[in-house]
Amino acid sequence: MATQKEIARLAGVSVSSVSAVLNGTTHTRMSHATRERIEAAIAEAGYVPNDAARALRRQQAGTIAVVVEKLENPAYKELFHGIYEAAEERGWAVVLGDVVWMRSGSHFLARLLGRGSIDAIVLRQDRLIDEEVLAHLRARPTPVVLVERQADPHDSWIAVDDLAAGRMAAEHLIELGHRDIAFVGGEGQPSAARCEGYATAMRSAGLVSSSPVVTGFGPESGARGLDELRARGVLPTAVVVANVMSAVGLLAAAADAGIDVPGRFSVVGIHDADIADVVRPSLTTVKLPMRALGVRAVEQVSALLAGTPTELGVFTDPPPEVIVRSSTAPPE
Amino acid sequence: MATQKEIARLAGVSVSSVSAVLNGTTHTRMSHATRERIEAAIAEAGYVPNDAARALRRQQAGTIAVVVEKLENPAYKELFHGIYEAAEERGWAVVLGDVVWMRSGSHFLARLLGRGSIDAIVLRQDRLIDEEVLAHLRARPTPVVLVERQADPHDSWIAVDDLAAGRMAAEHLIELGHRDIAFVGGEGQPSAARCEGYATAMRSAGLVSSSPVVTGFGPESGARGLDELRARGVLPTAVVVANVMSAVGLLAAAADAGIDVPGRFSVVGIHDADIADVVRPSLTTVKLPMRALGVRAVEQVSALLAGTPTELGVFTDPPPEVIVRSSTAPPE
DNA sequence: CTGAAAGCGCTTACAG
DNA sequence: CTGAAAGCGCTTACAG
Repeated sequence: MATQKEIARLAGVSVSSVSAVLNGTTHTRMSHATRERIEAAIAEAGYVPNDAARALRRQQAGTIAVVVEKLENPAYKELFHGIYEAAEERGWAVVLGDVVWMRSGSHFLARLLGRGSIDAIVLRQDRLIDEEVLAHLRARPTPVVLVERQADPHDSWIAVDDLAAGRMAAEHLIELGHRDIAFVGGEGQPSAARCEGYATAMRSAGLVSSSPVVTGFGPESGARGLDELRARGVLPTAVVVANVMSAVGLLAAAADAGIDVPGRFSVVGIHDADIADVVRPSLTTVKLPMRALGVRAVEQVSALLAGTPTELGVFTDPPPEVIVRSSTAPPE
Repeated sequence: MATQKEIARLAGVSVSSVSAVLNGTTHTRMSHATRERIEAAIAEAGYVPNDAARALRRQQAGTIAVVVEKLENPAYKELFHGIYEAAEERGWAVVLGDVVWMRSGSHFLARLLGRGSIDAIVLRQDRLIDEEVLAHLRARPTPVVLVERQADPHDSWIAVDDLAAGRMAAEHLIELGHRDIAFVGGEGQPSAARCEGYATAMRSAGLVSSSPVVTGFGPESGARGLDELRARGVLPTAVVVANVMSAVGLLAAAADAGIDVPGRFSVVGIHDADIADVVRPSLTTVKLPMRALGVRAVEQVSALLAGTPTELGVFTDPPPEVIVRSSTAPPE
């Protein structure tokens, strides 16, 4: 409740001086005595800066929002961490939200669309977001960085190398000796790219890739994926699943159906998370560089805010990485 | 970038009128023609309100922050949802963050501690937060609601009935016929209350409760819990684990050790999450009313902000609920 | 029915 | 070395 004005009165100085000790950008050669008086007053009064006033005056809030689809997806843990670290380094606070909160009319959305409280948005969405909301977003001055492949040239996006991830997952299985390998994924972009990678690997090995099973992203999608695979006839000897949680769900469904993993059936999940280590059999995964993605996202935000051009698109530098656990083995 | 001033110029009216159509709180009997002209100008210019200016003027931001320990814990999914719904209903936007971001000196912390951009904080922490930060928090005017049992009478807190949850978990096992039941938990409050509940149930049944194994909250803690249990001598026939993810980890460790669950050993986890359904054997849990907790937290925030007294403490109304899955069975 | 003006709490040239 | 003043973009009594 104490304002700079009161601190000024308390210390017998002007607000300019108070602001100066708070920010250190002006009045740099202030007398030691004055500074001490001011600092004492600040401490005594328990002065807390008003971020709204500061944001209004500075024309920037110092906060970026990160909005993702399915906040509870454990694969985001590293992404958030990367974003947080990079943002702090550059002087921003990060706040999080879920895509489902971006309903038209919601206060959450209003805060994102409004100016003054959020400087930029990092958004990860698959297809859940409605087009109306996306259009709103595009129309606003607030920069938006999508961490996901996008077709629209107006969008600023970056993504991990999903194609390589799909390829590496399939290659791992091919190296083990599998020839009949399926792909289970969801709708939308990341899954499509991963599937393309899978198809590439199959082609290179002279194998035929079967048409992808499209389900979704949660555990239940994995179970449905297995159902569909079995409905198609003889179960392949291995599968690439576009998502960890789906892969875990598929593993459970296989156990329920009495299918021996990895003896009869090998499973690779794309994305990594603690859970992969905790299910039994533990899940072989292709780990995506999510932390690096977070860092790049923040760099992108920086660039957008500064008007500096930067490299958009897929980054391949920290490449995906196969983490072999117990859900894959040579075919019987 | 368009401001009300420009809209006013465009529509040939004063900013008061522009503000009036935006908020509807004043100039209620505006002529239809004027209103239409203003609305047209707003649409044409793509006017977006400046939340910082609004917050400064209104002396409230319309945003509450929710900060939890281990954002990736799937048990929070429902809590977040409850908070979001209740907050939206009351006109607030919600933003999320992780307790580890509350380091002294971080911009994230600055935003929480500062005034003007966050009206209140809902905080769930176990013991990760450092006391210095908590002291800061207590010293600020921003209301903080802790969703966790607290001893300090200065704190405003609410919590689910952890004691009942611990009791119900143990009772479920006792009903199945178990007599030798252990407890694995973490440090800190919620685990302690759950353990107390466990002990109560044991006592009521005339059984002796063994001293709790204290590990932590992640999957690895569950594994360590099992190790310690085995190190103590003959493995009990059942265990109550204070947290889902630990329980899942314990399940994995049991599988690795060749211990048959639930045949030789039954496991109940406290808290529920999708994952409980997806591991094999699926995990019997005591589901806590996390959504309701979220709603209460927001009510609490409301009350604090309004200065209205409300009921603090443990709420028992939607009680915890045992969800029987496949990790529990009668002892051999 | 509508507008002029004050003021929310800051930061930042500018003057002295 | 320090202060007076303008202004960021709103909202809200108040006057007419």
